[in-house]
Amino acid sequence: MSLPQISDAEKPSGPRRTRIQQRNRQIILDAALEVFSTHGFRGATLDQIAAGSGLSKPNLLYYFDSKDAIHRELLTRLLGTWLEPLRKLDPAGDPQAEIIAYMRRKLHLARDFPRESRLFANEILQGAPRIEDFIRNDLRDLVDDTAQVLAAWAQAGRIAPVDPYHLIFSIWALTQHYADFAAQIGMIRGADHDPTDGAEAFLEQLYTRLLAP
Amino acid sequence: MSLPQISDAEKPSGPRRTRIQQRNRQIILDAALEVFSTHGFRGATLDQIAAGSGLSKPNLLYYFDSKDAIHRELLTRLLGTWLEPLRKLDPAGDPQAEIIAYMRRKLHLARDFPRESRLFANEILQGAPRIEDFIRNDLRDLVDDTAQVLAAWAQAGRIAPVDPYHLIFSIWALTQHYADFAAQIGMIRGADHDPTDGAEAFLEQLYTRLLAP
DNA sequence: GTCTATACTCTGATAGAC
DNA sequence: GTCTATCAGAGTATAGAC
Repeated sequence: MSLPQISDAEKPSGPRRTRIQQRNRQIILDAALEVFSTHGFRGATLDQIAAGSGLSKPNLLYYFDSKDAIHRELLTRLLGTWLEPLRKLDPAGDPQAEIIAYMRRKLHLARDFPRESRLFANEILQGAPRIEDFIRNDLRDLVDDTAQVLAAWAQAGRIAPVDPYHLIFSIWALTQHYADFAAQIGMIRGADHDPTDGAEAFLEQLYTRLLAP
Repeated sequence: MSLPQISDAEKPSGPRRTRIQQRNRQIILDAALEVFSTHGFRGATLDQIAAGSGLSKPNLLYYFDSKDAIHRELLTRLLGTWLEPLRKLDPAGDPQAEIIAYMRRKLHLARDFPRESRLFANEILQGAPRIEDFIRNDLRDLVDDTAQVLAAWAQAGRIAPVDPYHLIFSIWALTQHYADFAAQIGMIRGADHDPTDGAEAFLEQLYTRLLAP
């Protein structure tokens, strides 16, 4: 499982990008994801990213225009992935199965890409300054459409009558919590086991009971 | 509703603290809470706090030893409040009512003190370096005790058989989400209304259905 | 492509006048 | 108690050798 690589709009942009360049950019982004997702944009430093990637600080800036460009690239790569699970929800499918499958996809995303989840969480905590446009347009439209589908299902008595927006928010909250608050969960349950252990069964139980007509 | 004021171990600590001092310290903490909860510890600056409080930067450092001391004071004041709702859960009460009342207390905390919730979230995202001790001891013990109560209730058939730890985590996730992700919710639903609007009814419905024996 | 050296700005904290 | 001035260190970014 790996995140899609969307954007390519960074230097060096003259001739075609070599494999070395691609590889070093990826190494930098990996180290940067670790740092940005932990400390947020302003709290992260190029020194930390340089140390994490094994490259010198000026060398980072050979591959990316600026600290901001690295961060922007990470967010851009993330956003498409972020919508995908919700896009897969099928209005023609079985309501309960579709909603639970969506929850499961989000949970797996949190389990497999906790740093990406924390990067997103950091951005929202800061007031979403860099992804406000994405949220107000792409995400909002998708949520509105999905809420209509959920409302229609409730109206038809195929799921219990629940507020569709809060239903969606609840799935986000419950799944992302296992990534964003993993440190806390680890300290309470013991850091040795996966924070999402048992979460899937619990959440299935929760949504099965909530949605039963 | 106001948070308790616990710690007093900051300068000026010689003679008794005057009302002016108390008031200015409170003004500083207010401004600092806004900045720290948005940008995290490293991302926050004394300049921002000075601007927000209307005091000069050296003046902040007359009332507090350092940037770290301001942050520590905010966390200290928060932590007691953080445990209180769970402490109030009564093992002798009605199981469903107790759990739902706990959820409601947490939700009101998120609604009334969203900045405190975001301060906590920021700290956890960073790996909880400053409150690790609190989580590993005070919080963990309280959670373990509560989990035992919940497990006994499930064992006795007074609530549905659910994983007690995930039940607690779910309450944290669902309630704090309305504070921590308020920016996102506002951009999706319209910033004009309270992000927690409708949340209480939805969460009551959710836990009523989940816990029914 | 990668490094050392460095310019320049921001940031936390202190000195000292008032 | 509050301010102006300022220091030392960290931070982003660039210049230029190799």
